Amino acid sequence: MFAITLPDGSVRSYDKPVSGRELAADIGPGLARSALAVRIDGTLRDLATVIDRDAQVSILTPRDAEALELLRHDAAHVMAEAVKELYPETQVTIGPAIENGFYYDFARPTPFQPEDLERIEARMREIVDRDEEIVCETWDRDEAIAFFLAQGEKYKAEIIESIPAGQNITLYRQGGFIDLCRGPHLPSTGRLGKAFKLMKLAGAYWRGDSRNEMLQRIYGTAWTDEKQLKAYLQQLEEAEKRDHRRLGKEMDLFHFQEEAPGAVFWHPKGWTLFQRLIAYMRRRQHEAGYVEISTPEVMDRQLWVTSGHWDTFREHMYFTQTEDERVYAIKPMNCPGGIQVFKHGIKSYRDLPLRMAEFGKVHRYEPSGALHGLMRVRAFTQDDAHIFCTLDQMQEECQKVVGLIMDIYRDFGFEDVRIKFSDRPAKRIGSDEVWDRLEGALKSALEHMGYEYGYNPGEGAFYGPKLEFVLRDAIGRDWQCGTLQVDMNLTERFDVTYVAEDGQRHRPVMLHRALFGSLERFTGILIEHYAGRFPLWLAPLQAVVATITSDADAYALEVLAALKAAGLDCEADLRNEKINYKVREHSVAKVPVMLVVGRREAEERTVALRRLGGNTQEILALEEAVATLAGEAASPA
RNA sequence: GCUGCCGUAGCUCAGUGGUAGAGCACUCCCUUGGUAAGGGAGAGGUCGUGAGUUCAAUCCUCACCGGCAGCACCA
Repeated sequence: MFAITLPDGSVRSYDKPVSGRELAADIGPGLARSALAVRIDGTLRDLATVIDRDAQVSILTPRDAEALELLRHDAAHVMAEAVKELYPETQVTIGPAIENGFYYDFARPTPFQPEDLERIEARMREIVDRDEEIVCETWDRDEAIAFFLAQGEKYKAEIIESIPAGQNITLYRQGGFIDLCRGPHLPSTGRLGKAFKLMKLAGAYWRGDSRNEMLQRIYGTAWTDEKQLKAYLQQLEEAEKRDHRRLGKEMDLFHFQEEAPGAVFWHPKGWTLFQRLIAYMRRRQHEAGYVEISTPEVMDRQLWVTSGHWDTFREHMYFTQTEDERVYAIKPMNCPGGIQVFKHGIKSYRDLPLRMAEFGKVHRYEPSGALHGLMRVRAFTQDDAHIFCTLDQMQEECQKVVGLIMDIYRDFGFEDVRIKFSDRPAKRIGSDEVWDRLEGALKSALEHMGYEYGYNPGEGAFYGPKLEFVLRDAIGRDWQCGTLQVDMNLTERFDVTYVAEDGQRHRPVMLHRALFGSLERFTGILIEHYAGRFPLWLAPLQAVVATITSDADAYALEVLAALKAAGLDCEADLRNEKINYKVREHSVAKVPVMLVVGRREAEERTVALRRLGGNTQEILALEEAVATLAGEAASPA
């Protein structure tokens, strides 16, 4: 006798082993029909798993969140089965469930074409209709290797070879398809349903290593029902409308062109936005005790040899060709320049911490495939700063930086900022003792402040560990924005010192930090975050004065002048067009405020104020409207 | 950088082995109209670049440049 405890606390006793499927049937026929898998003492298992001892058991149905993951994993297997049926020469590799869907990596001599996706998807639907039973089999490792090698599946064999010898492994069989898999799976292919869609085709390196051959990856999405699938596809469409590359074009903010891949041509409106961000940051930094500097963009090679960039970063750097044959590099980072400013003259411990900010434009030769609108460019402006401090001050300075970043992000409405901690990379300078100390400082700063963080092993800068502050774009891609790095290596290399209370020279610690990170990237994130509808203080064109008839032209210009005098960026629209047309056009252009004036307003010295997104207007006295808007246009405290 | 796809008017896109088309935007004319597109006319492209095949290339082939998706990279 043994007892199975169900989630509602009820207990069922059995005197012989019972499978998940039988258990579900015992509980009720409805549950038997919808059962997909079982959770036994916290572990997810196939429905066919036999229970023969006391256990906590729950039956998984499509209503459970985890069911979706199983379903997506099954979708990957069904896709692999379809591919093997249609293209038998293809080798299968791996196919996991991922956020919103699944993928499977295939190896085959001729690449898939987009049209193939339709065929594969159609075959998948057939396999679902066949409702093939999905059966788990336990195999001896070596037999499994031999089996897959005999099938010509060398990737599968390679995966199994990396499993320790003597261990049994599980294979899942459905119809004529058999795959190495840890499971669990749904009971049959019919359970997958048809709420799936193959989305895109892409290359992916075998085992994620660019030295390996490239496989063909097919991505798909899968959901428990059609409604969810449709909602997801619709959400993707909506996200596309927020894409900063699209909005940048529509709103005339910036452009790119062939002659300067990965470098932005900022148009007047985009540049206004950019400058607003700089002005805001300048004020925040000033309040936080920073001074501002500016250092050369082009400096001699020797400086970069000293800094270590020549050895560790050269392939990402631009160089100049000049008559004097001296080798200059265009700066990829601001730190060496900042150090020169610190080193100029003798610094005392009384000067520390010294916080030197620089809106420095840097150039990095990024891999062509990495370029992505404003998010990943080859020339960008950092809101950089280097904080020179003593070892004792390091921790507090780190906390101040983290506090400042989070506070600033809040002003833009970013509440869920993810923080990642990256420790020492393989390619680095400096001793392990120093790295221990630096990594400790960053971690304890976060822990003191109670922030949760993720961990990126080996992803630090070559001179020190770092924190990354990650924001997500409209399409769901994550981008590192703010960063904080602690460094005792560059100060060593450049022999940076200060005179301490003991009259001796000591080595300061250097913090590298950027809050927006790259102004270009942050601007891109903001465009998507606000879907182009910027708050008044950021909007490049804050208001348009639109006339109803030309009788109001003179008054409209007066209104415009009053708004400009109050510091607002605005335009007058006196065109010979109907007010409907003007309202539509400026709404589409996402101008936050429209001040409509006709004969009535001109006589009464009022304006009809219409805000973006609303369809009502408010009649205000001119002075009142100007004062209100000027107040709203001030940047956040 | 790697794999695949793509590159036609300012923008979004259609199209053909015999030197190109739509909508929007633009210019001009009519219209002065109260809150999301009033009407008419006009102008605008060496079809990404270079080579090749062909009597003939925007269309076929190759290379290069650039873009998109993913992978790898992201100090």
